Amino acid sequence: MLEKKNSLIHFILDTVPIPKSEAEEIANTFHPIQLKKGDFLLRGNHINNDYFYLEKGLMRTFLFDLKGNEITTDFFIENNIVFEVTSFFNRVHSETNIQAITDCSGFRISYDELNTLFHNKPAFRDFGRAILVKEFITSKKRNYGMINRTAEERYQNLLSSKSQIIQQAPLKYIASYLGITDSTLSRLRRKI
Amino acid sequence: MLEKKNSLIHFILDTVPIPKSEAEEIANTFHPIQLKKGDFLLRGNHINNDYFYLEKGLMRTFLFDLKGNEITTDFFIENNIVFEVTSFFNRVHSETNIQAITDCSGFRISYDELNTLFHNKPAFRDFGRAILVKEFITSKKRNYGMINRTAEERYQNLLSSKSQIIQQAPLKYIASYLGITDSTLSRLRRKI
DNA sequence: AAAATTACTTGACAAAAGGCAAGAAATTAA
DNA sequence: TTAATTTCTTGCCTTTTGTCAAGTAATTTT
Repeated sequence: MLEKKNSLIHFILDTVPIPKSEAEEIANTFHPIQLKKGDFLLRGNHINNDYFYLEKGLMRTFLFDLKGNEITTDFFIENNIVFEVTSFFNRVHSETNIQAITDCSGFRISYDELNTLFHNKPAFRDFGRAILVKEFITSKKRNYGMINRTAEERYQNLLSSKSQIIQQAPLKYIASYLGITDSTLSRLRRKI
Repeated sequence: MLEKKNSLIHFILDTVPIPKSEAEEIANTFHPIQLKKGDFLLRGNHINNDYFYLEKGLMRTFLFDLKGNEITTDFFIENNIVFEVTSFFNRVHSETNIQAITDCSGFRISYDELNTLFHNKPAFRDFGRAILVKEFITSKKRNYGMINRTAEERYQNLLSSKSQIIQQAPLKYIASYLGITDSTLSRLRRKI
């Protein structure tokens, strides 16, 4: 049974300095999955049980604000780990949804599989920590990037870091992610 | 040499379900330190080598924006772990400063001590992960809380989550943390 | 292909927040 | 305790962004 997990193996090797054979063993624990545009990896009120390496495609996380509006809280591009940290690690029901913006493919493991790897593969501990640290840093950068910046600067910033999103996600996803209204984003685009 | 690390022991036990004896052994690896108001735990351009349990006092992290203004990026209240994740885990020079807002006391370990604990005390791995997850969640909540909310709502939110900060930190720290000008915060306070 | 739905744009006006500058109040240093 | 510095407040005016509503364009469904 030949599976093409090369992208995942490379991702692991780019994340932590371990022997290739180790990376291959870790990658082989992952299972391939596919998502169609609009499909959910996680629905609100469920427990996130997928630690998902996104090989191809775009995804987003979103939740509903007090008025019932969808707020996109994050975008993911290929070659990233996608999961909802609160629900996944604390085993609680998620407020957040994870949805495919385009058709997606990648590889997943469950919470139990992840913990088995933690016990059996010391190299995977470092990988897990590195991913957590990386995502945490990304979140902090987003905080900083949202404050003391105009809507236009925030848009330009997203454009340079995740241009695929700007090109392929509907305007309303982007607007709510940037914390502005659809109208404002539309006007902003005309200006540019 | 009797040291009062009860608060730290309780903090560990509140974070992960481990035997008390384990928590005590972990706590005993930590060293007591004191900071005077205004002292730095970490200065920009240095490598963060303190994983610090803040027992008493208030702290903040800040950096300089492109125009040279101080931007407060986070506040810490007592009974929290304080460190700069990027610099500490990736061993790189920090852009961020960590400073005491009031006199502070607590217990610290170095990066090497932390890794020794990781190797020798499996319970500490869970603790470390739990802290990382907790801080990550806090950061994500802050993201969500800053977007699609008026300055007043953001202020009220900080007031209810960290009222000590509102009472003891200078207005300009709070204003830059909320992403508003000193004037706007001053006017806002008058209104309330 | 027509109808229905969703996505995006635009205009007119309103609200929120910023810029700048002057002065008052509080804190720190001499 | 006086002087110096820092912190906070306030007025006036500008800029940014929001609200609401109408209309066009694009996509999806039937």
